Amino acid sequence: MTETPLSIAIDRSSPVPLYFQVAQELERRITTGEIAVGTRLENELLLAERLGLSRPTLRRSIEYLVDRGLLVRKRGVGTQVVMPRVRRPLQLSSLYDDLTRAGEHPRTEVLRLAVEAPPDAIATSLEVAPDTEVYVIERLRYTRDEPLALMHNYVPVGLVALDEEKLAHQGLYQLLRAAGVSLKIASQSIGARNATAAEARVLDESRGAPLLTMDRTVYDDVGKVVEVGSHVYRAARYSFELTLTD
Amino acid sequence: MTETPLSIAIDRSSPVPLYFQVAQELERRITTGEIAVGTRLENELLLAERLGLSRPTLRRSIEYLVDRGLLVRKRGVGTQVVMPRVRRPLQLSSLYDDLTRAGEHPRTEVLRLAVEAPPDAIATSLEVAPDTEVYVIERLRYTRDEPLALMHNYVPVGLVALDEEKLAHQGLYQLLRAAGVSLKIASQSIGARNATAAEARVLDESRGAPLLTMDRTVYDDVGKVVEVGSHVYRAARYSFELTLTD
DNA sequence: TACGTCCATATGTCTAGACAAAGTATTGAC
DNA sequence: GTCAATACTTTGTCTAGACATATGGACGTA
Repeated sequence: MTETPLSIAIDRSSPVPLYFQVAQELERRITTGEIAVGTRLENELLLAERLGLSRPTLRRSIEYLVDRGLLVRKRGVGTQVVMPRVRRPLQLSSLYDDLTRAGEHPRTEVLRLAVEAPPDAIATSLEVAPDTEVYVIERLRYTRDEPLALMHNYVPVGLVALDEEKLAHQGLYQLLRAAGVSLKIASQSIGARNATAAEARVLDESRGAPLLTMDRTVYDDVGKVVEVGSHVYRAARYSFELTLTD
Repeated sequence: MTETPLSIAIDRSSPVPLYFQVAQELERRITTGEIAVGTRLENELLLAERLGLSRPTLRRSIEYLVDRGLLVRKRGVGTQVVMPRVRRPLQLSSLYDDLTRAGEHPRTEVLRLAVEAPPDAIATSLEVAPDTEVYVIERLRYTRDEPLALMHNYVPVGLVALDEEKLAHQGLYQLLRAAGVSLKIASQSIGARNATAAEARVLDESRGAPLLTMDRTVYDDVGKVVEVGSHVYRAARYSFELTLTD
């Protein structure tokens, strides 16, 4: 409930937009605890004047943080810092990215890499004609030398050139992004089932062990399908963490 | 790639903000197909003038739709309509809400409703002292007279008055919202495991059947925990659908 | 033909204000 | 003392512009 005078250094010669400079610095102070949860910000007029910005610009900074769930605004009341405990809404990341960020050192074994016509259901998801040839990728992901996931991916040819070497050392999404593909939006479905004998064998599980399944279709910024994935994870070693807002 | 002159009727006497009137109408035309995917919008200056709005206001409409994934903007190029196929990022909803919206007619059986000290792990999640008494709720959810999920919820007392009658006919989130609790953000974890004998019995599954597990902690707009849920779903009959962005 | 420069176009950022509306606190009447 | 009307604070919406910058095509030159 406290109210602190706020002072932020702004570099007007920087190419970074002013509103973003403010938002970033505010976010840093909130997440580091420098500005405590529950703190009420000064009013926008005052803040804008203190920072030497116009109100719309300052408002934009605040809006950014409100969208990210770090601040709440109430008309007639003010703007308040809320829990930084949970962060971004949920972003488009790959298992490889996630593990790397978590400090794990994922290892990938490419079981299969081919260019061929995918199963009909996949072709439908990819929105291509049934006999169109696409990259078909089958990989096994390890962490700490334990198998974690069996992954099947399907990517239209022409977007990116893939080979086993690359796939073993980088995430598929990294490769796609590096090739200039903008991964924009994805719809995915998370379910569960028991492992088949074949799955159990490669994942070092017993038959009937619980698996998490994840089917994902990824679209670029103009709505074209750029990847379809169908993966299974060892439930004993993996779970999906997500943050919802409203 | 086509470009259409756009005309939207704006009601300046309406309490609905102008930017929102425009955004809503645009969204309607895009989702109905009235404005085709791929269409390029006129430039902002022209649009603003045509609609009798200032550019910032018009921009705000467009921004709203960009955030929702219906439009893409490129500096120096223009604004284009993209696939409306996938929608909002993911919102805070309950199973009951989801089923009702899907036209199913969920039925709820309240197995237990008590006020008592929860297990330690739950007290930790709720951020209350270990011996604090809270609502402990155990419910069985049916659709089409088939059991679908076994749900355990924990709610601090004092937020809302609960009874079996209410819980049987409304979703927990509905009740919370109606009591003035603002559900703001949630973090959840989705996993899988095999059904125990007891779970199999109430869910009408065989022992060892795959179950989806979902543990959720919900916070209000000032970061206070307002609900903890720990649920299991029959994997054969349920999956989580989500949309990711970035 | 091939390539680089320049320019037109469109969005991105920013300013300085005005009025509206919601919520809170204060004041006044009964 | 209680309750309703009022004043004040704060965010919400909107205007009318200015300058910056990325993109893509046209034009001219080698």
